[in-house]
Amino acid sequence: MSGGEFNSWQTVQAEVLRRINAREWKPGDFIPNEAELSVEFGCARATVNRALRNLAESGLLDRRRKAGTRVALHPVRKATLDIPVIRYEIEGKGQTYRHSVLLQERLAPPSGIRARMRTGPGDKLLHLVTLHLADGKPYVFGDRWINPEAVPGIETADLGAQSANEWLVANIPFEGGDFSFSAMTAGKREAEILACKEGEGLFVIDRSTWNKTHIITSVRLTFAPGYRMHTEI
Amino acid sequence: MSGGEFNSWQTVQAEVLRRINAREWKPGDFIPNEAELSVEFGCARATVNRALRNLAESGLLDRRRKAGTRVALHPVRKATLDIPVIRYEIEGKGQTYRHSVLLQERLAPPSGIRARMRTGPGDKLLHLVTLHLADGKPYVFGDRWINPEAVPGIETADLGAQSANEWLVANIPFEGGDFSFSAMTAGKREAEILACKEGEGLFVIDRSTWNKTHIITSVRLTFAPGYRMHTEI
DNA sequence: TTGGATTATAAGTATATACATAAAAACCTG
DNA sequence: CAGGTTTTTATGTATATACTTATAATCCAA
Repeated sequence: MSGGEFNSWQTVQAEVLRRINAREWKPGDFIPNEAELSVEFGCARATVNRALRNLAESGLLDRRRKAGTRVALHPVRKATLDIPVIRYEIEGKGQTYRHSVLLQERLAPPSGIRARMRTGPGDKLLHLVTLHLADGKPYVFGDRWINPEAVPGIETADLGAQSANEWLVANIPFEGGDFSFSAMTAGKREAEILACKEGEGLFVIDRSTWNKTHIITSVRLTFAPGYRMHTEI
Repeated sequence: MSGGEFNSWQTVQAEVLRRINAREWKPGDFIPNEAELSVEFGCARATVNRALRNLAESGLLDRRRKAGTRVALHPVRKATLDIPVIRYEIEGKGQTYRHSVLLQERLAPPSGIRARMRTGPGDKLLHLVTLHLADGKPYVFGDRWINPEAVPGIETADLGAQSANEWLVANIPFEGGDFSFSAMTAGKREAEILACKEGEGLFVIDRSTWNKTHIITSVRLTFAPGYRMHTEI
């Protein structure tokens, strides 16, 4: 650093961002390469690299070897959202957490679940329906299928003491998961379990998690009315 | 790891992950510091740094200067979700996109919006209700408030040609945003606009975006029944 | 014992250098 | 000119070194 200015990858990032926002570099444009920018900013190429890499990760730049770096055409904003363990979510609000197992059985799942879990036609899975309560009031219930092959020890676990989710998080490492968020209309069953009216709109999370070899579990969480999931950019 | 194996930050990351999953390093445990790990893995400290930083970003490690690095106690899984521009979302499914402005007015907002937008009591905002259609069928409608002070040029923009969201994305840089996801029950108004039944559960996104000086816009998107938002870890 | 200054430490960052790798571009060759 | 080969190039990564910064831990004095 010669001039005396302070340069950091964050400074570079901020300046690149400014130029994108100011439309000096427009969507689709190639921007100067790392070497050129490092000269312009009077810093090392590694510093520029870090800044551009970061912007690329957050979706504002597209980078490809040899091709170069360009401003993303459709800047997809990416938000990171935390997937909470329900217990901590409730306790985090200062409410007391309780849960109860409504159903625990071992049977061959319906075809939709079987397809999602990629299990054989006759394979039995562990089926659990659990209600989670905040200050004694229904908060969310989970309808969960677990592949016992992927989860050694689940048969002997006391899922009354620790919820299936917590037990799994604590005991079974997973590599990936997919989530989908949607809304449903409360039917008779949901209304009963969640103590709400039939016909109310309910927030739903469907989640599957897997490791290298198996799909571990697939769960649908149906939240009581009023639930909101929140995130910031 | 001493011989001549190939080391990269990803290798280091994978090994650290393995140890966490194998419970060699348990939640809450401090792990060796960067210098020690770099000796163990036979690589530079910068390489270890990159690996650990990455794991910290994804929520599996907690790092603090001087204190060290520990395995996160409650490993909050973070998913990144793309915030799509509705038009691209629809066109991406191979459907044709159309939108129509149902209402455009300039008035002082109700108190809830005023609080959210942090505007003065008498300030008028631009209020827009827009319906977005996929293959001619209602897909989502947006109830949007725009702060004209934050958005020079909005008064003269032709929001019939380009939706407000697209116009804003293209013309007004923003720095942050917050999102919340929830479900609601379709009332008369929603049922009419979205051509669905009263009482159906609808997926809702509330979003505000801001820049340094202003809250630019605040919008509620109410999706037609069946909408799902999807993400992977 | 408290509370403020000092010190030691681990992460955070910057840099020059070197090499790896993907892929666009240029170059052949039939 | 098509199809394959080589070259070039921008990003990607690794490393040694050096300095910065937050902060836990320690020390010391009131």
